[in-house]
Amino acid sequence: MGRAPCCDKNGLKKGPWTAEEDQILIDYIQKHGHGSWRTLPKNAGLQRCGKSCRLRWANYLRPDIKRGRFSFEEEETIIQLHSVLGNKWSTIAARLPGRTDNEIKNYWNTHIRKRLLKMGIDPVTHTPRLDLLDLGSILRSSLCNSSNQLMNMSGLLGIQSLVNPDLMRLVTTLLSSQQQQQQQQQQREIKPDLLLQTLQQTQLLKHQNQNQNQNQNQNQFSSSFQPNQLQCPIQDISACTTSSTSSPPPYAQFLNGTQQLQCNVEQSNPTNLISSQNSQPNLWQDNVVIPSNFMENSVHLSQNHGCHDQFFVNSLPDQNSNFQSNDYFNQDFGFGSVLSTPSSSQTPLNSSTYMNSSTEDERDSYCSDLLTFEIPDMLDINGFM
DNA sequence: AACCTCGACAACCGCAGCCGC
DNA sequence: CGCGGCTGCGGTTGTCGAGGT
Repeated sequence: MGRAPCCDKNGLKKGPWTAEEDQILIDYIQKHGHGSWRTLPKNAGLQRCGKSCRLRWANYLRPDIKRGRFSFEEEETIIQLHSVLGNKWSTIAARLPGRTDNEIKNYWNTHIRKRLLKMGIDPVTHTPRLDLLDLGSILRSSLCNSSNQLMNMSGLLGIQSLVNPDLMRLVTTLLSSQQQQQQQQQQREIKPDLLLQTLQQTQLLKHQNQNQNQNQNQNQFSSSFQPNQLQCPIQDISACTTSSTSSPPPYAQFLNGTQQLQCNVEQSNPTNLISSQNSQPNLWQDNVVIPSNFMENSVHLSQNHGCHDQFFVNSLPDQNSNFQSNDYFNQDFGFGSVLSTPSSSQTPLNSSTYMNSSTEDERDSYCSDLLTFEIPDMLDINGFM
């Protein structure tokens, strides 16, 4: 494993460690302690630099290192801590006995990060990557006929900061037009090809938008949908409050009938959920105040009709919480406070459920519930992965 | 069977912070 | 206070091996 031995530098060996070297290092440290890493290799008779010795000891030879597969609990903890700490691998490792920062980092990059990306979650910010959504697909497949519903959605999910305002304007414009079209159809009892019309309208509206931009004239659409108006008013969200067993809220249509959005956030300001595009992992958290009762007043996008189309809004973990707990979901932070879905709530969100899972599929499956944000199949984001 | 692709992971590299002089 | 050495951290690289074609 690792790199092949490369040329010596100052007579010092590099590359993978041999069993003999390992034994020398272990013996020396057991007898003398590591002391000064710089002088250790010389004293131990190793043709290695101190840095290499330290790394080998810290990441591989240390007796308290736990080898082997990460348990689901560990995986949970990593995700939780990363959502709070970002890439502070050493700090995360301090919370995971027997695991090294390097090991956690590698595991994150090779497993968790990819899984998050697959689910449409930005592994840096832990927020949905709605900037990657193919809004055209949404339009074409959506039965939504209300632009306000999209506004509710965007405000609720805080995507206005992620979506190009012009594109959002175009979307809402189109949805409004589509609504009018449908009303006209109902009146006339005509059933034209909506898809074709939608596509044609898209092109038409694009031209309109371009012309409007060129002329710097605001028509009814652009003036109606200024970016700063994309945020969802609290009352709008409260209007869509439903129980987990009630009928889908109006904007569920936006999800093509396969998804329901359940929200119960009267007491939580949805604008707080807006994530920053800033790549700093904790910035949005620093700027966001999640009510302590967010657990109860959480935003749900439920799984429905057998689809795995779930949205998730993560609340801010309580940094004072004991991350070593075996029962994250009873705690008031992180994914434990994340909004569950009706389907997931029917299945106990107990970390032990999959504790013995040994396959990636099972982990993926459980993470789908845990992370609760998957990009619908209709949203083609594979090209971004 | 040969080749290719990709996941996994050990190890390296560069930088920043700490600390002693 | 400035400088230099040491340590630790995070990002990245390079190789191996398994699976697919």
